[in-house]
Parts: sequence; C-alpha cells; structure tokens
Amino acid sequence: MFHARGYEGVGLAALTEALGIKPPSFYKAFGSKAEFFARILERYSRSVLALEDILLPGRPPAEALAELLEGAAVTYASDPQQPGCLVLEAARGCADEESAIMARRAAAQRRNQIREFVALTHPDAADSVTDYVASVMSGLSASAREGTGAARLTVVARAATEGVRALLAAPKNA
Amino acid sequence: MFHARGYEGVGLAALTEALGIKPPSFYKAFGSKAEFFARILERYSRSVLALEDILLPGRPPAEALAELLEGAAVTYASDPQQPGCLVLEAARGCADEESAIMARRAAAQRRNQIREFVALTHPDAADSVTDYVASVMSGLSASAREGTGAARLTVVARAATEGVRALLAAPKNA
DNA sequence: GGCTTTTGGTAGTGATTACTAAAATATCAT
DNA sequence: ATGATATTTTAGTAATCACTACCAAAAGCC
Repeated sequence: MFHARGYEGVGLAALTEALGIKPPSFYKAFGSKAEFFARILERYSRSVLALEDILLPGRPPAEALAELLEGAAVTYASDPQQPGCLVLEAARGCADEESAIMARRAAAQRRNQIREFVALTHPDAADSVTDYVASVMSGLSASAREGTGAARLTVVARAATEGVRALLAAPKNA
Repeated sequence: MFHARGYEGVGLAALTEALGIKPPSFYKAFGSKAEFFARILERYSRSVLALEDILLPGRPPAEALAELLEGAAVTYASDPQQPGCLVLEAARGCADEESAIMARRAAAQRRNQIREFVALTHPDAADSVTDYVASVMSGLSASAREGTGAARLTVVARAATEGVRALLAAPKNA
C-alpha cells in the first residue's frame, strides 16, 4: 500500500482495515505508523534487487552495474500497481518528513555498497560512478511511476550503461 | 513553496499567510488550491529550461540534448531550497491526486517537444531517445533533491550523454 | 473455581485539512 | 454626500489525520 500510494497517501484507517485490526492493536504491535513504515522499508531493502548477489567482488564493474540497471528496469515496472522503487520514491518527501529521512538513510546504505564495489577496481571513478548509477536508478523509478513499461525501461537502462563505461574509462572528465 | 515542500506539503494556511490574504480572498482570486497550482506549473514550464531555445531545428540532436541535460543538472541544483524540477517532482504523486495529473500533463508536453525535435533527424530513435532523456532528467531531479550539488550532477549529465549518442547511432538495440 | 495478566475493541482526543456563508468594510459612480 | 457594488474578514463547516484513555473478554496460573 505504501508502495502504491506513498507514506502520506496511506492513512491509519486504511492500514488497520487491511490488517483486520483496530488502531490500538496496531500501536501495541508496531509502535507508530513511522516505525511500521521503517520495518517495511528494511524488508524491501533486503529483498528487492539484493546488491550482494549482483555486485560480486571480482566481477567487472561495467558488467555488474549493467545487470543492476537492467534489473532495476524490469523490477520497477514489473508490478503496474507498485511502480518504481519503494525506497527511492519515499526519499522524495521534503526534508522534515520522517518517512523521507528513513528512506534516504536506506538509499545511502545502498549507495555505499555500490561505491565500495566500484572502488575495488576503479577507486578514482567510484564517486562519480556511484552518483551516476544512483541517478539513473532514480530516473528509472520515476519513469516507471509515470507508466513506462519494462521493455522501454530496459532500452533506457542499456543506453545508460554507456555512461557507466565512459566514467570508468575517464573518471576525471568533469 | 510548492517547489520546496510539494503540493500536499503546503497548506492553505501557509499560502494565504504568505500572500497576505485570507482564505476567501484566495478562492475569489484563484478558484481553488489546485487551480492555483496549475498556474504555477504552467508558469514554471514556460520559464525554466525553455526547450524552444535549446532544441533548435537543424542543430545536431546529440549536441542539443547534451546542453539540455547539463542545463538541467545546473538548474535543478542551483537553488538548494528548491531542488529538482517542480514539474517532475509533482508528477510523482499517486495517480488519483489532481496535482500529479496536472504535472504529468505538463511533463508529457515537454516529452512531445523532445520527441518531435529528435524525429526531425532520427525518426527511428525518437521514441527511445525521448524515453531516455526524460528518465535521465527525472534522475537528475531526484538526485538534486537528495542533495547532490551542481558539480557532481553535471558529471552525471555528461556521462548520460553517452547514452544519447548510443541510442542515436543504434536505435534498435533493444 | 478464583485470580492475575494479556489481548483486543469502543469511542473519542485535539489538530489540521480544504473550503465557505454571512457580516463588515472599502470603493465607486452619481 | 449617498446608494450600489466590490472586496475582505470573521468565524466556522465537515472531514480526515495520527493517536489513546478506558473497558470487556479471553487466557494462563495456582
């Protein structure tokens, strides 16, 4: 539900009705709406597009990151009722929203994983490649949310890997 | 204010206080909060990153689109209190929000401008290039919103132009 | 069986939301 | 100056928000 309508878009009434419990039981079980959302974020972060299965040490970064981007394209568009990335979309709220803060923390963790993986082989390009991959994934998530399907998104992801290659080859082309 | 906090994040009380008027005057003048937002969207669409100044017919698409992307990088990060693109960020809401519908309409208009410009010289690549550019711009907007500055965003935009070149050269690489 | 503890529901808290009817004030032509 | 017409303000609408004080029933324990 959060994935489909956003954190603010899902009221407590909708949550409790979907869970088949009343508000007091919800607060006994989960503490608050924000804590409940944090659990869901963590669960999603762990299960969807698990980076440790893709960014295997020793693998050529260009290849691994290409798989990551194409995987994101397919994943983000796979369920039309839950388009895009839960974490990246939740990270969009204004800075003082608790849900956005938590989502940004989750996104930053994944950024670090990518950065460290790239730094193994291309330390000079790690920062720029990480910026680039994070930005492309946000773009894929946004496009998915606007209705672009998996096929078109995959074309976008493939084209975007050219940028990864360029940054890996010439990290200081800024 | 909408740019900084989003449509839902700005209440009528904040708007009327900032304008120095009371709610009834606001409704006499603008009709509703949604109509007011529509005006702001249109104004922003016209003034920021005016496509007709960049996508000049006869100009090489790769060059023009590179300028567009780099311009977006700078623009989206120029004001830290209003990061990202107002239209693209507003287009993120769930489908039943009126503000998101209007923003998506504005975004679609700009998409068409890009598409027609590319089709002048590369009709086969127009669709995929448009998807790609739209996605990259959404990514830049998202990254700006997460705090990435103009310098790093420009590096991302330059790398992304490699993808444009690839799609222009081989439109059917899906 | 009687007692305590835990579990879940009833009903409502104050705050905020976009929005508006009606009264008061300002502006205008004559 | 006066009557007519705009415009602004006062004061509130009903709805929804996350959240909770209180109460009843069931479950475990001796």
